Amino acid sequence: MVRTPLTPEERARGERFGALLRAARGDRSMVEVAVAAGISAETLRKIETGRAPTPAFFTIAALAAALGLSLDELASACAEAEVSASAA
Amino acid sequence: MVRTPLTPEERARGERFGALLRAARGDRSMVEVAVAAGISAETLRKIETGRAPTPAFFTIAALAAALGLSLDELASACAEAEVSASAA
DNA sequence: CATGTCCGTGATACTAATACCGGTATAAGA
DNA sequence: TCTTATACCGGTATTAGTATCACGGACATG
Repeated sequence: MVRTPLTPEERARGERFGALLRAARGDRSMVEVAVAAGISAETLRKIETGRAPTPAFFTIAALAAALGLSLDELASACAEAEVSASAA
Repeated sequence: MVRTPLTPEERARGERFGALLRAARGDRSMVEVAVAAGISAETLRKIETGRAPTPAFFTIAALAAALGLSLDELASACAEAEVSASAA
């Protein structure tokens, strides 16, 4: 095993992560946010739908900047959910 | 061209990013930090040396947590360097 | 009603991230 | 000197992120 396949937990985290981003996007369109972040709309869609559960750091950084989000808060939110999931 | 190859700017940013992480690591060993972050030492080394210029978000998040860094500060530092590079 | 546009989606192509292995260099210690 | 530990480096294998293409649905417009 040379590259650890994504665990179900990681995928679940990715879904929560995408849900957070989608919620933060609000009523803005995907393309608008994608353009603002400098990524393709398809990539944004994959991230939001959780099909890209572990996106690149700078992709998220650009996205967070476009959405006015804090990276620390994003990570914290996912970490908390992770802990909750582990605790549950 | 379906996936944009990393631009020299992105690679340079990756090197700066790695340098930041290395500086934050201080005198601690790679393996210690890697274990604390839950990643392999090789991956940490690649990130620090800039050979993995666009690491995954959660990889960086775990690393930042292990190093006691702020993701926003990290992103800001790289963004500033980016702007400076663009302005220069 | 037909058509064009926009948004979201699925499939596909290709590069990059991650992990493991072996080898090398350097410094510390026995 | 020899061993050990740390870090660096190259190669390899596999999975995953990202971008383009093509399609379907919704909506406005002619």
